[in-house]
Amino acid sequence: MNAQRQLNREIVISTALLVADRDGLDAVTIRGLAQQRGVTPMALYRHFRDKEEIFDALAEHLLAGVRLPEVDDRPWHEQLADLLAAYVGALRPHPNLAELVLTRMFISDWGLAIAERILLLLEEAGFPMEQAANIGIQTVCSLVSMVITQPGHGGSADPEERDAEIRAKRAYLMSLPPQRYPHLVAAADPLALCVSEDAYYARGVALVVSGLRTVEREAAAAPAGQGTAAAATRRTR
Amino acid sequence: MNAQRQLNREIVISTALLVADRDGLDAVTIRGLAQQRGVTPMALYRHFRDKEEIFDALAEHLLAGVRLPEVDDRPWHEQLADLLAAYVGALRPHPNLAELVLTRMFISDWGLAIAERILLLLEEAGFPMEQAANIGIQTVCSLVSMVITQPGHGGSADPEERDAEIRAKRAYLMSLPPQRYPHLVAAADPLALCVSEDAYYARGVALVVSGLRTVEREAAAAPAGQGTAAAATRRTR
DNA sequence: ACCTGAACACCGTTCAAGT
DNA sequence: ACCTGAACACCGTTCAAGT
Repeated sequence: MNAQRQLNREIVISTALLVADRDGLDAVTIRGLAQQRGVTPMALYRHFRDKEEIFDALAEHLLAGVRLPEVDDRPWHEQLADLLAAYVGALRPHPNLAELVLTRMFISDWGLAIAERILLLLEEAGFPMEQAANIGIQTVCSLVSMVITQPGHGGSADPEERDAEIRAKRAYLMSLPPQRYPHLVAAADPLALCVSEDAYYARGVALVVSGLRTVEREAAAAPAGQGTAAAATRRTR
Repeated sequence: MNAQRQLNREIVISTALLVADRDGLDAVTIRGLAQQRGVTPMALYRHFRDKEEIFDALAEHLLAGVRLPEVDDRPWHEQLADLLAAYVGALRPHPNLAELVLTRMFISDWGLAIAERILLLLEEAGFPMEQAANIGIQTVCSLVSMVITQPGHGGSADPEERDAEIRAKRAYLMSLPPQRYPHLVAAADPLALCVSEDAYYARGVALVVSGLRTVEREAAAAPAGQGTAAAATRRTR
């Protein structure tokens, strides 16, 4: 039987994407993917070194969906807001996979290009390099984690089961003692289900951009070669 | 042989904490925990319904470490900054476990008390309920994800291996084509290793508080019973 | 080059049984 | 009440072999 050329990286990844979207990341197993392609588990090892490499490729696939806007003359914060919106837009359709990106921000040329652009814009915003690095990571992570924890996304894609989860969570919050947790009881609805996904993510981008515009810029580090003792210590640590 | 009373929830959790800190969350297995306590895997099922319940208890344990400051007369943003710093302070010692909190923010009385306080302060800040709910989630997630992705924390607690990971990541970033990724090359150092952990987290809190102080407040929703058509649609969706 | 088969060292969990 | 023993249905991965 001709059992060759049934598989390639793309096929495996699109299968994994389907499974993860439907049943969560834990449901992505090498044996399961193989079975779904009518192939032996070992066949996957011809295309991926191990499971980690499949996850890497999935993260890469997500990041590849980020439309990186062209650099233009608008103020840095408008360009950054567009970029962040595009970032969120790429992850939103795959909430079960978003966590992969959290620890793989610098994967592939495209991931690097996105990170490079963010640092460029933060430099334009007046942040010294080290602060820009820290704050840039947080900015992206903050949006990624919004996708991971999006209210009303329990993990299962089945609409019926999803609805049950939402109702259960809302009921739980509404059943709390109102004198002790008045705000949680009052906010049970938006905490359980994301009244508007668009608004949820728009608020996320607005919050972080607003913070970047107003947070204090730190003093730039001393230039290399003339560093203070403290800077030198930091550098060699 | 008297094999009773060797185990309880606390013992299991502290063992799991040790294992996760040392070898990561994947190393926390029921069989492994049992072996480390000199007990059969099945013994754990007398104290936890399943593995999920162990993870829940771990998240609970982390949140229990958050010192919730007393309400006082200072402006909301100062009180919130203190609370967020305390939150980060509780997670920082356990970066391998931080991700558990991301999806378990409302676990246990203490987690609820923290969430309640955040909503209280955001209300004081002038946010209408729905916006406060969305933005409050993001605020916490943003800090939790900073711990998860803290530069220079690869997963292994072994200092030698950790150092090797850091050097590898820095070398990778520095080896990139500088004309294409000038900022990434220049920022290789702070991207790879967190020059100062304290500064890293202080910047995180400062960024999000700064954003909360300056981001636009939305119009409050129409009171119940007199909602606009749009609001009614949203409510029943 | 690409896939198969058998095997190894693991998992979480159930069920029935011991004390 | 608390722990054990055996078993089931899974994992990822290695090694040798087929075509």
